[in-house]
Amino acid sequence: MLETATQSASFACKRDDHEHCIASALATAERLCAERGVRLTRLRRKVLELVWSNHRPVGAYELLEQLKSCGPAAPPTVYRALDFLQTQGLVHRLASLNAFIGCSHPQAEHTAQFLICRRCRNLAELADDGLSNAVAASARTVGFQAEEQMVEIVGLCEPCRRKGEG
Amino acid sequence: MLETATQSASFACKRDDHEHCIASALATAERLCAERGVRLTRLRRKVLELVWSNHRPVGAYELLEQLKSCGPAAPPTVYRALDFLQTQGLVHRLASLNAFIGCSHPQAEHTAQFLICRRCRNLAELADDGLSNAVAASARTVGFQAEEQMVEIVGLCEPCRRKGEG
DNA sequence: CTATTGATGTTATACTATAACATAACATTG
DNA sequence: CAATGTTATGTTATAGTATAACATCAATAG
Repeated sequence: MLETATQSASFACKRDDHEHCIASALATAERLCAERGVRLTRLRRKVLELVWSNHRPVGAYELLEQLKSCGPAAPPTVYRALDFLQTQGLVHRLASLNAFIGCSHPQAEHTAQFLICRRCRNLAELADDGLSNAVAASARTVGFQAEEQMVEIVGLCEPCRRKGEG
Repeated sequence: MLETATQSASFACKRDDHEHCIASALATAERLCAERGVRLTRLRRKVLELVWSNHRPVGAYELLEQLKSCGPAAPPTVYRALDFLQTQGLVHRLASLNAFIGCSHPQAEHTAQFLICRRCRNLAELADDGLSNAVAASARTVGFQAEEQMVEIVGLCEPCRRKGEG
């Protein structure tokens, strides 16, 4: 049943790995942008770094506050950088949270489903193509041609489930 | 494959049926609220009527403008009514649109998936339990216990697909 | 170099939602 | 019916999210 599910993102990342995980994301981003001939400017890189540093869904205005320590910044500054990063598949926007998260596997085109823990507020990103196909198939039963999917799931991650409902 | 899918809402509703469709939704709401011992006040009923009258995802401030023709109204007026209606399962909120839509089958607890046509802006609501179970199962493969699901699908409804990409 | 394009700075504003407190309507019970 | 508690609504203010519009700066191509 849905064996193609792949977990990634914060539920799996230990605190210890965090610096590495940011560095790795930035390196991948550099590489992908170079390959694509688009410019990962200092500003865009900084915003991506901040997104990863927070390591949970983070609002645009939170990023803005953090950006201000590096120079002048207004809302369009951060929104424009986020737009670029989304277009390049380097960050995702979470509609139900009005927040942004670094993409865990930006190297490939993929569908994404988001698991949002209501207790620790962390998030994991799935790339379950089987599920994505099931969504598209369900739409097709009523003649609807699916193009984009937003699948955001709220609940309890495993660690929080063990700790109980607290 | 996902034979339990049931279509409803606007893709199926002809213009001619529209008055009937509003009246029917209001009657059902009256009945359900009576059964549950909660109060479908005039204001709440009016907001529900407006939601159904628009017959597509509609923003809170659009509703507010329409409400003002019936008396004084400020944002909390409409948001409170919408909160009540959501709690009673009479309307759904669409996170990706910041908009609201009347629930097509409020009589039963159900999961919902939304099909949003990017061309005609209409919406259909699915209640595909098979899909909902697949979503929960996918989450479970990584130890995540799903509690709420947001599934919003953008694409082309059948009529618009026939008409071409226009 | 300079023309063009793309990126950023800057100001203002639109859109979405809620906090906080006052008042009114309704329900209960003595 | 009056007193009381509860729920709903009115009202003002403000928080939070996002974009429009235009100016300026930086990078690249010709």
